[in-house]
Amino acid sequence: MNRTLSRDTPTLVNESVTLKGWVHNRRDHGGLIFIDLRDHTGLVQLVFNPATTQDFALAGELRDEFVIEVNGKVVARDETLKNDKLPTGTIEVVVQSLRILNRSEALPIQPFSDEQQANEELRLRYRYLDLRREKMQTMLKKRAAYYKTIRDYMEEREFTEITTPILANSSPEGARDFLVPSRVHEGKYYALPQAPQQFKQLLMVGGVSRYYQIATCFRDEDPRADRLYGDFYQLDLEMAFVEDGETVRQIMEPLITGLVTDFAGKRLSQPSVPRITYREAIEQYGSDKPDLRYDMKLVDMSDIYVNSEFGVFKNAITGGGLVKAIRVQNGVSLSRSQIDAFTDIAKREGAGGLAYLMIEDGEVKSPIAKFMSADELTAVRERLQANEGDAIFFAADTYETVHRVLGKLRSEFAAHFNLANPDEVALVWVIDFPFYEWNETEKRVDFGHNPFSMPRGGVEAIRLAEDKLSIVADQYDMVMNGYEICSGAVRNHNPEIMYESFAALGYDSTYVEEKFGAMLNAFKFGAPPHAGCAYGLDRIFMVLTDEDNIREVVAFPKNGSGVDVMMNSPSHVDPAQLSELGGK
RNA sequence: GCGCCCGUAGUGAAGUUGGCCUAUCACGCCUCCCUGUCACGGAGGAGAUCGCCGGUUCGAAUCCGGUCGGGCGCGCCA
Repeated sequence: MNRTLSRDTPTLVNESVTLKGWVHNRRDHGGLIFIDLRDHTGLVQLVFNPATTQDFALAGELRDEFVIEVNGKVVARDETLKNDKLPTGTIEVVVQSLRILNRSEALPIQPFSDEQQANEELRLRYRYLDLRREKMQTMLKKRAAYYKTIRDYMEEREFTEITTPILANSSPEGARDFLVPSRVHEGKYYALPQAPQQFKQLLMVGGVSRYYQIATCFRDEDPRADRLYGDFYQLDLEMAFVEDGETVRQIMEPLITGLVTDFAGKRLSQPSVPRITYREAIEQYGSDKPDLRYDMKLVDMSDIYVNSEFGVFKNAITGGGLVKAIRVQNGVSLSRSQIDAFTDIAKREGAGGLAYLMIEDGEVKSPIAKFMSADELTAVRERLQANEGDAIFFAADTYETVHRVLGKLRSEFAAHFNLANPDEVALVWVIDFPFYEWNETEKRVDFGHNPFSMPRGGVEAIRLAEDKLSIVADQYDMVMNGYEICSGAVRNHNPEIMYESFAALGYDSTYVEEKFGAMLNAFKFGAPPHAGCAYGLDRIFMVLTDEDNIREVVAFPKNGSGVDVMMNSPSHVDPAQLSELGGK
């Protein structure tokens, strides 16, 4: 019977065992050979001795990563020979016979070396070797446990797991699709779903009360450190007869807080997850996905400077903008060149420059202090409760620019001063996203998140709104340490509102019927109100396991160019295959 | 598509104010020695036209231009 190495062998002293595994390391003393044998449970030392091992010469041929089977006897080591660095260090296996199951060439990377981890491209090219590392093995097992926790949670709450098609339809809004040509229907295409959005809404019409799925989603957009290229996984869910997003939030919140505390062993910054509106998020943190592990709020100073002598600030306010500031504790420690670097960041975000005050030796030191009155300086300090050693950074510009600049600086300062505790997780629900948004590239009003949300106030809200951009949707994101991990909404289940929401953007009913025919049809036949959301599972797992690159938590990720360097995909295909599809 | 950074033996690094570079070190690999190692040890050896192309120069791993590949960010991601 085959035994696992780390788990079984220590319990089998003086017994004969058959072991299989990889040669992890060899120490050849000529007349005596030690092999560390490795399997998925760990290592055990094999001893090859001419006196006890048949065909001892074969052991001399062993090299790293050979796959072998040995028969031998587990023996307790003498006290002086024990190795307390190894869980199996109190025993060893005296080998009687050896069988080489497979040989290995010298490895192109050294996966087991901590000092010289190969660059990521090589690790991905030889991912099957990289996966032999203990860290990656642990990740894979932990990820399976993560999925089980999630499934158990959903099942307990009577969600039904339903899979939806991978060959689906191109969706008009949103990310770039992956297209799949149809062989049977020449000239027509399937698209891989960016999310099972429409299918899950149709399941609601189909009488499913609560649906969930660990869904594969496909998007052809450039990746980031926290965003995979191509395919990724979402916990997708939807609930019928729900008209308020708060219901969804309350059902799902304990899953995430439980994953943080019980699964990842981390501490929640706040025991209950706060709700802030999109508007509050922008105005207080300069971001719709703020990291709430640290405070550093954006504070409005416009009333202080509206009549100021300092033209830069005053003009921003009288021009319709505003002046805001953040307090950076211990900011006086920043060097001139560091401040220059932060100034460059501010400029990249659209600021004209970066004004600041340093509170040092009981006085305010700053290149701009001389333009400000004593009252102004006092008022600013008091409002920010700025103390000795603090620095105050300003932005004076339009509403959008001020919040974008200070929001960026807020996270940059936090990174510089290590304000985010890595053992802590801050969750927040950002609610009430705008239904429409201004699309600067195309100079027109567009859907904010997606066209499937229910505007607050229903069809009247769209018809009566003087400013379309003021319409709010019952739409919400969950944010974890500054990462968007969930997005959801109360859906629009009413065809009339659907037509109206598109009409407000200038689309006629024909357009809507063409793009969303299936949904519109279905909604005619007694569609229940429904709401739901989708969690980005790879990204959550990344945060829970302290990784800062999402590819570290995926077995076979594609690289930043969308290439699988191990499988060499994408690749050319046989012309015969193409001609079957009607291609050239 | 744009910006910033990176590219030196199989791997990880050093060298990058031009010449002490006939490119250094460690790990790995090969040969030989070694019966208690566990980062085994010892002796020896192979292995790099410094991503590629072009330019400047008496002279380029080093400077310049281009190009390819990679990372991060922006755009994009309903």
